[in-house]
Amino acid sequence: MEIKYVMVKKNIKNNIINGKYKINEKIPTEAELMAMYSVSRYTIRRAVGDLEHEGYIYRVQGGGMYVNDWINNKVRSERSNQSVGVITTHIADYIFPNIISGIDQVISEEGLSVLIGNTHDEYDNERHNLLNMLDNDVVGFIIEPTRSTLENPNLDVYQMIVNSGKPAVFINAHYPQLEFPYVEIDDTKAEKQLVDHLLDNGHERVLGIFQVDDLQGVNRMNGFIKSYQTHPNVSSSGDIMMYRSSDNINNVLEKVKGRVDVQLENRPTAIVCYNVSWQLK
Amino acid sequence: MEIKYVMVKKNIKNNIINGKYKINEKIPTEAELMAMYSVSRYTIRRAVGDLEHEGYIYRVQGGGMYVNDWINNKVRSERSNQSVGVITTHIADYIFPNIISGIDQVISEEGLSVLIGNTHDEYDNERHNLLNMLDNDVVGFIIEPTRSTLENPNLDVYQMIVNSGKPAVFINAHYPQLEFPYVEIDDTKAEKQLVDHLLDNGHERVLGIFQVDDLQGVNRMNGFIKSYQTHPNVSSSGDIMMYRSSDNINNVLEKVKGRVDVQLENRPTAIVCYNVSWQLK
DNA sequence: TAATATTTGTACGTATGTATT
DNA sequence: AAATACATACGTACAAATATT
Repeated sequence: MEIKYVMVKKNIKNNIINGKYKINEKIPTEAELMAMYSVSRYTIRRAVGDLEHEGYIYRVQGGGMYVNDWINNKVRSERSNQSVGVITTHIADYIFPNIISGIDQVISEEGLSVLIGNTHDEYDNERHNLLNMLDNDVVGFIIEPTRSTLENPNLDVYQMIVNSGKPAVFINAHYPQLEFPYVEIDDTKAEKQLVDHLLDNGHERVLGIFQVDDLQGVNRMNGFIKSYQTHPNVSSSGDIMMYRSSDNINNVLEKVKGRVDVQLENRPTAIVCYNVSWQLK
Repeated sequence: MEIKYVMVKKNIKNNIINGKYKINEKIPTEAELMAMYSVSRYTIRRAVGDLEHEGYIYRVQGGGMYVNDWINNKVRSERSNQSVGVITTHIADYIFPNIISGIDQVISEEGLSVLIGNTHDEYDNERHNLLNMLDNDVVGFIIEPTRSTLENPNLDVYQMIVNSGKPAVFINAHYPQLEFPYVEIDDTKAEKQLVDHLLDNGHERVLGIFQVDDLQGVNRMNGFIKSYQTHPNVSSSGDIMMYRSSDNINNVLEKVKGRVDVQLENRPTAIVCYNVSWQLK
């Protein structure tokens, strides 16, 4: 859109939603905005006038313009938006369709809709999705955490959800700082059972490959280690390889090759991978 | 109140409430109002702008200003949904994740969200989803038609979408009664190429299995037939089996078995199926 | 407390763009 | 193709409320 007041409006709105302009804080004066965007006063007033109507700011003559409590400002949506926000990390993932299908089935039976968003495992996208869904007044959240091991920079937004009193459920992983309920696989136990099975059936040298910027990966690695701990006779034969999702795939594969192309008596007899997609490679 | 735009606004509003300006009737142009009230264009625009926000009038660029149905109109706030409705027949289908992923990518770049619904190929669900999305004020639709060959009982709802002026695009198939744009594969041509390939490579007896309550299925069957028509020397060797999605799967499989478990000289040398999910069975 | 500066509100004039008639 | 009508945009001026000196 090349319409100036729309662009100014979007920009200011983004600054509010992103928290750059915080609630009850003063935003720049008309004169300052005119300088910032190099537009006339008409354009600024048209933009902020819209934002006032939409409930994002309020204006005080002679005083200035301030960010409104746009989160809890329930002036809007007379009748039901009635949708549940679902945030996943990878929409096209191999497990995803089943999860979404199940969610959709239950939710549509209740007469609700599914508002979907994915993060591509990026914090910025997670933030954007969360704020957008808050803005759209979803009645609840189902969230697959983005980069669950690292310190999440979006905890302030999650605090907004807590404050809003809306229910949220985490799937596949959870942020320990947040007290929302979660549903997840016991990765440690499952991996231990898997490796136990291999070791109990005569394997000794098992190579484990784990993505470690993901809580699931770390837990599975722990299960791998636990299994070897409970098999003292082979406890030193296991081999672990770690990588991060940001690593170049070819480099990782090269490293794997290095572990496999060794003399026969040291070559692993089995490989356990982070997830199914690795089996193909 | 000596503020001009407030006085103009009150006056026009009174004329609407009193019935002097009737619903859907045209009110005077900006230039006429300027003359009537002896004020500048700013003052008139400020007044009618407010009245538009309050739901008393609507404006058409180049056309004029008209009295809105102010008695029973929902003054929906502009900060509403901003999402695109996506309706598919089978969420967990083998193609679905890629389509959704692509849609999500483009839509989220535009700052919109994806409101998702699936029909399980049932008209009732399609109807429910369409009405729900209309009610939730989505800005547009991407729809995979439900049971595209049969007469659709939800055309009245589709007519509501036409009337709403909201854009809609159909994918995979389309309803010929509706003039919305659509994106779909040329099933007939693709199937013909597939069967051509088989026949050109020496196959003669090919069994085609098609789901015929689906436009895709019918088109593919036509492609199958066309291919045999262009191979006159084997034109009578082809075999076609039809089924409907409502048929019991085991019965269908039993029928397939009946076609395959025959004496060698009549047994098909290749089978072309309605879609990928059949290859597994 | 009073004067002054700042900031938003109202108002006009003008010009150009865009959709409809 | 031309006229009409609404939309966007700039500049200017003064009023009214608030903040600062």
